[in-house]
Amino acid sequence: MLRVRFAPSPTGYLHIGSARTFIFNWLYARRNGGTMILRLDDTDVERNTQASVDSIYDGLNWLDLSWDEFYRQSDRLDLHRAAAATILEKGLAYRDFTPAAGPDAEEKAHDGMAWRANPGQREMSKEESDARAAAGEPFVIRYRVPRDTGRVVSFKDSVYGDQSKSCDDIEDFALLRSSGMPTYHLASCADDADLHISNIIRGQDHLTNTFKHVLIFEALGAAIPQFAHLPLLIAPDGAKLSKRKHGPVVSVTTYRDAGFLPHSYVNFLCLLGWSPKDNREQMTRQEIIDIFSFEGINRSNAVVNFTEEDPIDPKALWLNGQHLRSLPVAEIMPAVTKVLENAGYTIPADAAHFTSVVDLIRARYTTLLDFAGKGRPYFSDEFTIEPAAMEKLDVAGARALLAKLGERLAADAEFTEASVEAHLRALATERGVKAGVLINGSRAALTGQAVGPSAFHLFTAVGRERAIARLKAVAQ
RNA sequence: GGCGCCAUCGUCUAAGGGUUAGGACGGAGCCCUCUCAAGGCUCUAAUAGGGGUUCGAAUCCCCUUGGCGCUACCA
Repeated sequence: MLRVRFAPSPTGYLHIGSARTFIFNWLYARRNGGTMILRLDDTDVERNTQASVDSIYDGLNWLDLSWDEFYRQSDRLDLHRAAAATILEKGLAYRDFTPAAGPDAEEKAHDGMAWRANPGQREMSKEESDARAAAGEPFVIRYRVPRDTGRVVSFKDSVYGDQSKSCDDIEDFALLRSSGMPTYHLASCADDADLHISNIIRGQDHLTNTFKHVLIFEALGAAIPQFAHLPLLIAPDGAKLSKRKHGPVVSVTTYRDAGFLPHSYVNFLCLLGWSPKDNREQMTRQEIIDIFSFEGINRSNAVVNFTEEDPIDPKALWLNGQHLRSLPVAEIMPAVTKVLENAGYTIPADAAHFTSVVDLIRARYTTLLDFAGKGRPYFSDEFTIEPAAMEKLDVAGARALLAKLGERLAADAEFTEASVEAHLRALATERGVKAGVLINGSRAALTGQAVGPSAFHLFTAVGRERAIARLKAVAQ
């Protein structure tokens, strides 16, 4: 039974690296008929926030990602403590009564020799340890890593291959804090064992932690899951992506708010550190599920390409544009509608016409936000005439010609691309001007923009009444 | 400091002993064209450095360099 989990600690916003980890887990589960589990690793009481939990849900929901089972570690503390007790009883762990050193005491590791254990604790007799514990003295439970036995911990990572590390290089890590709360290592492994997680897919920053985890699984008498570590997402400066240092680029909601299609953004994230190896880039979700495997995962970190001027990876933008223009138009209508509503537009009553307008303009847009921005003249009568468009209107005689065209269109009951084109070309010929003057002038009059779709398509997109009114308006 | 991992165009990546080292984004240009996109075509740009092994190395081995991670009673 294939079971995978995504286990974020709710201490910040949903990070794009975390989202990608979820996606790879999800892909693996969906590809192989497994179960996807969402588990909140919230043992760090000090740093957990509800806002962070909400942000994780928001982000995952937006990305249209789902899970089959849900747990929170804070509900499972008894299990963790029992696991610690089991390991202690087996003699594979011991109590350490040394007061907490804190993060600033890192010097101990810099004296040439790595820190492995606090003096006098590991060797303490069971009697003394029990007595001091019974007397209420605070302690932390540490794993008793085998010493001088030549023991080497090994496992085979699905991405990084065979891994091994000498126990002499593993310190006696903590399992249970003096507060009685489990550490990440213990809680994570105890839960993974209890939930029968078969594959652990997570960031490469956990690669070296895995040796400790193998030790814990063994001590628990649990089956050791198959591990797969993912290369990390880093910033152009080579540093780990961080909210503090790199700002909103690390947050999933940034891309939602920037007008990305969720499936397109997932597509982009997948391409960071994974490749289908056949040069495909734009893929539907189903295509990715069908082709996903660990074979395609890289071992080197991937840079999310952004600068202060362009805070969004250009490739993500390009991919979004690809999805935007190639998806069946009906699929993007809900998202487009939402963006327009949020921007305060009245949604056209004629759904078929609305869809055709979206279809007409979408090839020129890269994000959903463009529909509300550049798309304004298509959905509202209040738009300004851009300078470049003004130039087209200021061509000698253009305004009068446009007004005349408006009159002729008003006099003709037929209003199709063909009929409009016929009127426009006839007028141009009649007055001895190039059709371009009227064509470009029409675009400028109808949309206030010098660039856009074919002018003739524009007439029907804007609609008969509006088109005539806009032609008339520029004459004044 | 110790231990571990990683190293192909600016970025994402393909090639895993034999290729003019391929594709994509970005940038530049051409074509198409009523404009702008889209699309098509062309150009730009890479095997970190040094040693081996081999007829032949981006690919295997070693060293160096650089980057990242872990080294907390964070996760």
